[in-house]
Amino acid sequence: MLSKKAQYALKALEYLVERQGADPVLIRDISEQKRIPLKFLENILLELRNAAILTSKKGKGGGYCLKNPPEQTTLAHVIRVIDGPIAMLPCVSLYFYQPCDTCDENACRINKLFIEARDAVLGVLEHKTLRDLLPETSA
Amino acid sequence: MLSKKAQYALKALEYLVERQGADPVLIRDISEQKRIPLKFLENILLELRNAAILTSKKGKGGGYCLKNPPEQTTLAHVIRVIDGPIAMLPCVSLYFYQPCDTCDENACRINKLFIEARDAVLGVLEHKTLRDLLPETSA
DNA sequence: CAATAGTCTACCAAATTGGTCGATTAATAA
DNA sequence: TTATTAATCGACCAATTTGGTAGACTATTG
Repeated sequence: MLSKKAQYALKALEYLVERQGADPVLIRDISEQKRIPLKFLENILLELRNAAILTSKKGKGGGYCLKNPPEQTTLAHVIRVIDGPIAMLPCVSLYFYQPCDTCDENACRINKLFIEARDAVLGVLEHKTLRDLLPETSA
Repeated sequence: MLSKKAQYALKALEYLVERQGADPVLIRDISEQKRIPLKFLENILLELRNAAILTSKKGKGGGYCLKNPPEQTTLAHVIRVIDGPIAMLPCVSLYFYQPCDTCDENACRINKLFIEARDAVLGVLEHKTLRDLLPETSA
């Protein structure tokens, strides 16, 4: 399961993508509309900003915006930034790979099966973007 | 990611399926061959037994065996028994469903996307079984 | 300079993870 | 029937992660 943090991140991004192009959005706004604890949301938005998914502006008229056009940010990327690996085993992760200490990966059946599972889920998450969080009409 | 527990469970099952039909297998055997901490493995095997994936026998000549033919136990089932939900969000889980408190699931784009992701991964894990843990020849 | 709004550092409680320990019970064999 | 074998059960534990909170600080605008 995704952590609460990642779930909040997705909701916050959903809110931001709907307001894309408009004025910067206040943390407090997102917090209230999406029912996300304010201070926790601060941390989350900061992480998304450090990952270059969002930009921010301080002071009056400040707030958060998407950094790039929504179709350029994949859900896979967002999840990796907040929660880390998407794969179910370290030895099949593309971005967080760690070798298996007990088995030969070339021969390991478990390895092969979970590569299949990984590719199946990435087939979705690498191709869905923030744009897919918008309602139908906005295509 | 799967927990260590689930990873160990898969390795233990791999060992057991290879010895399917033979005498019951000792916990100690599995522990040594698959490098799984003995007492931790005890817990894991017990859970698999309580889930009717394994059977056990006490005393001399005792040990653990698969309860059913290997093709009857899916990887999805094993994972759910040990780790719980496979879905990435509570509101898209089939066996551990919990409603979303902030959004209308019929309209929620996030919900729809993660149903797609869930179905993609289940497309693999519901159809792969313990038999698929055997080397090629044993089909 | 005051008000606004994000940034940063630090901290915290509770739950989960990844185990361990020791006693008990069941089955078998001598 | 007693010793041995091997799974079972309940309790416990340290370390890490999760899901936050508090408060001081910095940058921007008017």
